[in-house]
Amino acid sequence: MKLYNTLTREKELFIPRESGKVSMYTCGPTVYHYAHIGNLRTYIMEDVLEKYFRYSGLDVKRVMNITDVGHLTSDADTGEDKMLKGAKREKKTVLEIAQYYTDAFFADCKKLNICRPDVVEPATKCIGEFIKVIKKLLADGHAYIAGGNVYFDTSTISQYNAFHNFQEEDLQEGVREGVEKDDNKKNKADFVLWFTKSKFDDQELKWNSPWGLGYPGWHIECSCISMKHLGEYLDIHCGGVDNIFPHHTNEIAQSEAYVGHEWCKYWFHVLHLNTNSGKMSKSSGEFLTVSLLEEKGYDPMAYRFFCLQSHYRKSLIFTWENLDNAATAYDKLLRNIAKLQEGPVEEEKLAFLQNAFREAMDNDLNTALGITALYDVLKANISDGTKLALIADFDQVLSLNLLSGAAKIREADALQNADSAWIAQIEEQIALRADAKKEKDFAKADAIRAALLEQGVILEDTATGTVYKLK
RNA sequence: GGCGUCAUAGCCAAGUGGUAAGGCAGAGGUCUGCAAAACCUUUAUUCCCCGGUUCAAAUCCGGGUGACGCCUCCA
Repeated sequence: MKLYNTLTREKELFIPRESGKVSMYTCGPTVYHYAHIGNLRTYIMEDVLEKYFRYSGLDVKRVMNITDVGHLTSDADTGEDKMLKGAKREKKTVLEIAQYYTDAFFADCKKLNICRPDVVEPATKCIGEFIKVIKKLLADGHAYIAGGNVYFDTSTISQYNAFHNFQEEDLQEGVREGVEKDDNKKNKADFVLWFTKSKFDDQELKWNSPWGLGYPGWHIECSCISMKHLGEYLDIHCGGVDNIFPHHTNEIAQSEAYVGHEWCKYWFHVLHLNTNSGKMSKSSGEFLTVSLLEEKGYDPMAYRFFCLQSHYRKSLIFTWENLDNAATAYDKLLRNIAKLQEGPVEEEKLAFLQNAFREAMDNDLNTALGITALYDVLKANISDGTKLALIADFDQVLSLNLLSGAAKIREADALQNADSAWIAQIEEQIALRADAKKEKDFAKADAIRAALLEQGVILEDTATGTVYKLK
């Protein structure tokens, strides 16, 4: 399979270090708030990638961190967070809040059929690993202590900017609001490995370390958690594009300084979901969560379909109109699948259509073309049983509930058909009763009315005829 | 200011040198007492612009333009 590698800026053949096995690491959520659907786009695409690896017969071990320390009580991030304020009012700890949003995150994932990685590791459970790695970096001269904090010294490695060609002097400091210049640093690009003093003065969680009571920097956690579970070599590292710099750049710097060789070969980055006015964020505009989509009557699967119709390396614009398009298309797709009858599978005809799907996915995870392969199955001149087998096959990767969704539609239709048969029956009885009344056979008429009442149908004779209502 | 990604119909998109897939929406039709659903037909002489290479360019090269992202704790 070919994948675009941010490190080389080319589509490359993906060849894991150990044949048949993939070690995969994905940057997890910072659990200070609910995830919005833009955050979840990344996790959906990573989920598809993981499932496609498995579909291709690779044995995947996937690890994800939970960032539950480092910036939880930053006022900028939580100023508008009512849940957090509420939690604090209720005297909950930061850890309890982290737990709450971790659970909320995985609940959203479940609704979107994003499977849970093999290992999910909160940063707060790995403090020992962080300290061990920082100690070695200090001992090897890759780190220094200044102003109470431990910094990584970017001048000690041969190539700091793994992803870019920019020069250190081109970096602008404090571009983003709330980010300030730190005079402790020897080089502009240096970053904190361990804090004992920072602007986050009200940090609740602190641990003892050789450098004093404090807490870890953000970048060290991903490197350590990855190495703890996947060893010194990593096949593929995933995340949102915004992480390329500084997060992933710093991860490479510290990890390779620590292990002394190349650490991770492939870097997979998912582009952002934007609104018409730009990047989706938690603080500006509508805060779009999976729950909000559900409240508005959308099936979360329609959002997954929306994402899969696009390519992970293209920024995607979210509008309600675009989501409506996807929701309609998804519903129509299920209706078409619902019409298929179970039956024998023409084994010899599977391969051709399967290949179309695999070629699409092999080509840098082209899910849009993968969905097209699905439509081609529906249109193909093959038996229904073969179609169903192919749909089940593709859905191992797409995870769009194609068969169970179609089954639900069939059930609903069956119910409706049953209803209309029942209504016909009621109307027939009403007609019989009218005849009986005409013939003054009131006993029969009353018997019919009583029988219908027992079924929950109330008859009312009006000047214009008999009407009925359900109890 | 630096670095990077992208640009194909109203929208989502495929395309990787051989003459513009597919989906949604729209239009017309069949069917229906009406409506809905369903089905059929239809929708880009051209791929942001200008040059170049080539028998042949959405695709390759050069130069513009625009959008988006990153530049120290955002997916």
